[in-house]
Amino acid sequence: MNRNSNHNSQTQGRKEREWELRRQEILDAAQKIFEKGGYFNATMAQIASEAEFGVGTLYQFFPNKQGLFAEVILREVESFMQGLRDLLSTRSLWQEQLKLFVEYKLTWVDKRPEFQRLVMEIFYAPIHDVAPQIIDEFKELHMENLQILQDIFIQANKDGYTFDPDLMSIATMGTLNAIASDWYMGLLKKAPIEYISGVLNGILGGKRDV
Amino acid sequence: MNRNSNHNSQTQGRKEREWELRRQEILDAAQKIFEKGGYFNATMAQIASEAEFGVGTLYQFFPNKQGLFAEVILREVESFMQGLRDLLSTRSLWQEQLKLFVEYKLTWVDKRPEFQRLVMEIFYAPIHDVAPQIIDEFKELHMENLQILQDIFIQANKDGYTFDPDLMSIATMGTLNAIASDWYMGLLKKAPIEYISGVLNGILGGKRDV
Amino acid sequence: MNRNSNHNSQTQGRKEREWELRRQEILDAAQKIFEKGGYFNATMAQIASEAEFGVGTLYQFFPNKQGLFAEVILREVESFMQGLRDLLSTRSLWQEQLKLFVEYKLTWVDKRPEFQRLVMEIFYAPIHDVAPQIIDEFKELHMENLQILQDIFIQANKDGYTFDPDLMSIATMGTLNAIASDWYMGLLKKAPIEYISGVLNGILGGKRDV
Amino acid sequence: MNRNSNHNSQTQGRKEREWELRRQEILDAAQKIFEKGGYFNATMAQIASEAEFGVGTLYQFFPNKQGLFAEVILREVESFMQGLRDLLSTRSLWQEQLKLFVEYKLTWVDKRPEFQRLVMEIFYAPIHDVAPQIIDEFKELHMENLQILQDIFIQANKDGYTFDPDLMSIATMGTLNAIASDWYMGLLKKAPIEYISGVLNGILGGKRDV
DNA sequence: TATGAATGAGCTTTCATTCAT
DNA sequence: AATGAATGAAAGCTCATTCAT
Repeated sequence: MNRNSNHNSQTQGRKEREWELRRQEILDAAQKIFEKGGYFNATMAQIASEAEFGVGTLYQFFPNKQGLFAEVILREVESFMQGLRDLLSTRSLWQEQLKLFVEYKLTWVDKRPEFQRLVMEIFYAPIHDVAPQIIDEFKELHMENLQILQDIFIQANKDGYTFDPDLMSIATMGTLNAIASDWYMGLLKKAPIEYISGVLNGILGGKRDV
Repeated sequence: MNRNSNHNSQTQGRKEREWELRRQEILDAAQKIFEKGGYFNATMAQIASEAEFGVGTLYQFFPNKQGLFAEVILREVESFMQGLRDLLSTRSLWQEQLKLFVEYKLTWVDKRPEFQRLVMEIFYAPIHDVAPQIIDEFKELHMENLQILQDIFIQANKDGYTFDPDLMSIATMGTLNAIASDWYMGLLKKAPIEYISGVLNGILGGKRDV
Repeated sequence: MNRNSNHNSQTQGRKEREWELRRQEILDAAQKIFEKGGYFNATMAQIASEAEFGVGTLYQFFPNKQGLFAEVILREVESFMQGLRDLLSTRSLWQEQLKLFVEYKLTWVDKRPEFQRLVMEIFYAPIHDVAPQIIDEFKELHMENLQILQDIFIQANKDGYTFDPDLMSIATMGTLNAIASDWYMGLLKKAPIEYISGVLNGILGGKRDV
Repeated sequence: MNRNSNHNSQTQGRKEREWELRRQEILDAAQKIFEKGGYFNATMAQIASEAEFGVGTLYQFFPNKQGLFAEVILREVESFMQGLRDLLSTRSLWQEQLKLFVEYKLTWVDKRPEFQRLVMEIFYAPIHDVAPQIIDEFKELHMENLQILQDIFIQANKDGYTFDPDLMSIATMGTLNAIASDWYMGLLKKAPIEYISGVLNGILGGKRDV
C-alpha cells in the first residue's frame, strides 16, 4: 500500500511500526500546510511545528522538501485511486461502474475541496524540473482513470451505444474536474454531489444507437 | 476595454509608441520565463536578461513581480477573449457559434500549449492571497466563457434540444480544458484540433428531443 | 554671500542670474524634502519633482546628493549666522547683545522647528566620512557662535561678573539647543520664545560679584 | 524592568545562558558598527561579520534591522539610567544628588564618547516613522532625567534658592549634552570630567536668595 | 541646456539544509 | 535518533547616477 511500508506487516517490529507512525504524522502535517498556501509558501519549519517534531527530524524521513511534497501528493492520489479500484471491483455492469465513478469523484470533491488545488500544483515547474518521477507517477494514475472510463465506454458500445471511448473518457474526466475547479473557485450554483444525476443523464441521455 | 488597446497611432506620439513597445517587450520576456518555470521559479533578473533590459527598468513599467505576472496573464486571457468575442459576433446561429467556439479554443490550445499552465497558475495560493484582483478578473472572464456557452445551449433548447445549460457549459469547458491539459502533458493520441468534430458530435449527437 | 554667486553682481548677466535662480529653487525643494524625512529617506527624484526639474538637471548644479545636502545645510546655517552678525553689530553693550542672541536663536527655533533636526543630521556618518568639508565648515560656524558668547561673557566680567566664558558659552548654547530639541520632540510646556526672559534671568540672576 | 536583567543564573539553564550570551555578542557587534557609521550606513552583513555569525543568525535573535538598532539604543540608555538611579538612591541631600548627577553624566561621556551620537540618531525620521516605540521609550527616559533634575531644584528652593525647576532642568541637561557634543566634535579644551566643578559652580554660585 | 529612461550595485530578509550535540 | 541553531545563497526591490537625445 504505502510504498515505504514493509509489505509483510507480520514481520514488522515495534520499531518499524513506530517509524511508520511518525512518517504518517509528518505527512499529515505537511499536507495540512501544503493545502493552506501551496508548495512555495509552505516552509519546512511550519511543517515541523505542525507535526510537533524538530526540523531536522523531517530530513530523517524525507530527503528534502520536494520529496516530502511528492509523498503527500501521491499518498492522496493513491488513496483516491485505491478507493476507486476497491469500489469498482464490487460491480461488473458498466452502467453501475459509471455511476459509482461519478459519485465517488464528486463525493471526494465535496469532502476534500483542496484536493484539486493540491493536484494542480503538480504541474508546476520545480516539481516538473527537479522531480520528474512525481509527474510521471501522477500521469500514470491519471491515465489509469482514463483507462477505467475507456473500458466502461467500450462495454457500453457492446450494448449498442456509439461512444468514442477515447474522447468520452477525456470529456468525463474534464467535466468532473471542471466541477471540482468551479466548486473550489466558488462559481458553482449547486454542491458537486448535486451534479451526479445531471452528469449521468448528460452522458447516457439519448445516446443509444436505435 | 482592453488595457493594451491604445494602438491608435494617430493620437500617439513617438514617446508613447516607444513606451508601449518596450512594455510589450518586457511582457513577452516575462511570459516566456513564467511559462518556462512558473511564477515562483521565475526571477526578475531572468526576465530582465531575457528582455535585454536592466532589472531596474522592469520596475519603471510594472510595480512589482506580481503586477508583471498579472499583466502577462490578463494580456493573454483578454487577447483570447477578444478574439472569441469578435469571432462569435459574426454568426448568429447557435450551431455555428458552438462550432466556432470549439474550433477557436482547440486551435488556440494547439498554437499556445503553455497557455493552459499559465492560466492554471492563477489558482495558486500566493497569487490568491496577495493579488486578489487578478483572480477576480480571471473569474469574470471564465464566467464570460460559461455564459456564452449557456446562451448557446438555451438557443439550442428552443430548437427542440433538452440541454441543461448550466451543466453543459461546465461540461463543454471542462472537456476542452481537459484536452488542453492532456495535450500539454503529452497524453493525447491526436492533436487538439483533431478533436473538434468529435467534441461537436459528442455534444449534439442524438440529443434532439424527438 | 552665496559661495557660488559672482561677487560682483554688477557684472552678472541674465544667464548668470537665471542660473542662480534655478540653483536656489533646487535648494528650496531639497530643503523641503530633506526636512521631511532626513537625508537618507530623501531621493533625488523627489527633490527633482518638488523643484519641477528633471533629475538630470540637479546634477548640472550639484555634484551629487551629498553636495546638494551640504549646500542646503550651509545655506541655512550661514543665513542664521549672517542674520545674527547683522543683528549684533547694531549694539555694543554685552547685555543687549546677550538678549538679542537669546531672542534671535529662540525666535528662529520657533519659526523653523525642523532646523535643529537638519543640523543634527550633519553628525551622521556619510557626511562625516565622505564629505568632511561640510562638518569642518559646520564646526567653524558653531565655534563662531561660541566665540560670540565668550566675548559677551568676557565683557560681562569687566563689569564685575565672574563668568567662566568658556563654560558659559557652552552652557548657553547647550541650553538654547536643549530648548530647541525638546520643542521639536514635543516635550516643552511653553513655546521657545516664552523661555527668553527665563534664560536671561538664569544667566544673569545674582551672578554679579558683590 | 530591565529587559536584559535575567542574569539570575540560578534559574537559568545552560541553553538560556548561552542564548543570552550570543544575543549580547550580536548587540555588541551591532553597537560597534552603528557607532561607526550610523544606522543607515550599517549593513546587516557588516554586523554579522563583526559578530562572527552568519547573517541569518542575526534574524534568529532580532526581528529586523530596526529591532536590532532599537535594542542597541535602549540597552545603552537603560544601562545609563539604571546606574544613575542606583547612584542617586544612595544619597538624599539635593546638593549631593546634583553633584552625583553631573559627575555621572560627564564620566559617562568621557568613557563612551560615541554614546551621544548614537542617541542623537534616534531623532531621525525613518526611525521616527517606522519604529515609534523606540522614540517613545527614549522620550520617557529623557523625561525621567528632566524629572530627577526638577526634583533636585525643587528641593533646592526649599533651602532658599529661587530656581525655575522647569527651565533649570532643561538648561542643566542641555549644558551637559553640549559638553558631550563638543567633546565628540573635538571642540573642547578640557576633558568632560574637568568641567564638573565648573558646571556645579555655574548652577549654584550666588544663586541663593539672600 | 535639460531631460528622464536605463542602469546595476547593493540592500534587507528568507529559508532549505546541515551537523554538532 | 532527534534536535534546532547556524548558515549563506538567492530573492525582490530601490535609487544615485549617467548619457543619448
